[in-house]
Amino acid sequence: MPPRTARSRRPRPRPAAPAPARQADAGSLFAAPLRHRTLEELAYEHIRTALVQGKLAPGQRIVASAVARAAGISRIPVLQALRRLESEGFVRINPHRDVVVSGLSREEFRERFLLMAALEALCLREADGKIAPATLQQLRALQAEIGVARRAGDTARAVSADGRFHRMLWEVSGLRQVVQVLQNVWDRGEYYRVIMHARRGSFAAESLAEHEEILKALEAGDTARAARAVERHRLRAMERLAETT
Amino acid sequence: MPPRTARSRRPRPRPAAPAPARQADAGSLFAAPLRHRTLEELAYEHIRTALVQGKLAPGQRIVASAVARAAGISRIPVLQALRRLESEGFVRINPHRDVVVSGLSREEFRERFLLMAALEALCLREADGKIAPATLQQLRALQAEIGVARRAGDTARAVSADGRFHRMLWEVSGLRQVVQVLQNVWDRGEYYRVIMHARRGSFAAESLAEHEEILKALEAGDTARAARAVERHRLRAMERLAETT
DNA sequence: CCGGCGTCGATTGTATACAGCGTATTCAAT
DNA sequence: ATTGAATACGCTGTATACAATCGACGCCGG
Repeated sequence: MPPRTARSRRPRPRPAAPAPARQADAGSLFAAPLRHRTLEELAYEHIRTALVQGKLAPGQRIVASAVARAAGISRIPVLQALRRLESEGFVRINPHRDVVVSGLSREEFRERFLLMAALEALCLREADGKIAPATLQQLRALQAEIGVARRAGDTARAVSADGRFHRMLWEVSGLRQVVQVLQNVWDRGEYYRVIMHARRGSFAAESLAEHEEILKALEAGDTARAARAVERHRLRAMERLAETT
Repeated sequence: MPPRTARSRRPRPRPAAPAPARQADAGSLFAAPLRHRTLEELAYEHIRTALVQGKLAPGQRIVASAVARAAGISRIPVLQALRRLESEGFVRINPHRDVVVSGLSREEFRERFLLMAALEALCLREADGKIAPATLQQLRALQAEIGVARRAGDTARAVSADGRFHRMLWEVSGLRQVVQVLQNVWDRGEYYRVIMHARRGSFAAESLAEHEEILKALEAGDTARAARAVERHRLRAMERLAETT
């Protein structure tokens, strides 16, 4: 059932590539295609943010019509956003019944840590020769920020900086799709991360030491060692979480 | 708009339900919750199948209204399906303009092989102690099927069996979410896999030898070695693809 | 007390209608 | 000839309306 749209009179010659760069060097501005912002996208981001921030707890219901009414839009874009969130694993849609926020079982949790360990290590192995001095500086700054926030008892800020630290680690690899997977896995765990830190009351000191290992390896230009270090870091984080629960 | 509850009291006509299986001993059947099948799901599977099988080539347009008309449904479920396919990377939605089938750049391709290598290796490492003799037999059978199909010149069948071989490798790990990621990555590459094999006319002989390595390691119970072997296999497959292109 | 049965209300699923955007075409102005 | 505005058309985006389904409640007869 190929969509044969042979009924249009004029064959619209669609350029294979968007061909944004005309002649002038407008390339650097508008690197992104400058897409239109649809209500569906807004709804998606709205709900996703709420999910990641833990404002919607696992098991809780999401009523499309209520969301739509609150946002002043119709249900259609909300439903579409929910479909996308379902395919990302954030919610579960029970047809004709309801939409509930997905949780993670103990097993799924463990699996996610394994996944992240493997992918973070891949990122660092692939980062060989791509690490700019400025990046190292930024990583150092983030590491310092975590330390400061931790000592100040500002757990939320420490967690936030930790997230930025890791994202930066991923991104030096230049592996965009891997980063996207990692980001998604990370975000789905965010709820539990917040819970855990609230429960133990502080950001783990061991975590800082492990970051230090990674940084040292990177500064020495030894990405293989850094990869092993980040893998250990992730697996230990898993154990820490397990014992907190 | 408050929900008007002036629900008319029409006696619903009840138009002859699809007559589900009569009340038999439905205990063991229907172990799965038997979710309702929505049009959106059907549309999703329909389009996804067409994409994976290469009936829709990258760059080609997908017109929601045409698909809907062909399927005899409205555009809404089709649009929802397309949203899901977009979040999985299969298509790209240009708001108010069109929906096009996504391709993969050379870089993205390479990245996907790295991703698969890392995850397949993870699966095999995690498979330690979970490999039933029956599984090994099935793997052997698939390996044999690939060989037979290859010698018979039935490339399509060899490719299909190769896919089943790998999926089985993944599944012994029991890591469902990782398997899902792998499946998605694999499926998105299916189009190119078909193209490549059509171009070179046969299934690679080296691939069989590399499978053999994996199998030998598994039969010896050495999952670590199997993990290394599958990683090599994947990276060599990447090189083979590169030189074919 | 209890189990079947019908109804109701809540919620999602889908069709239809229309609005809005993007692109090509046309045509006037420079 | 090139540029710019106006227009037409195809497509997607969204609102509204209605249908289908599920779960709960209550009625009723045992």
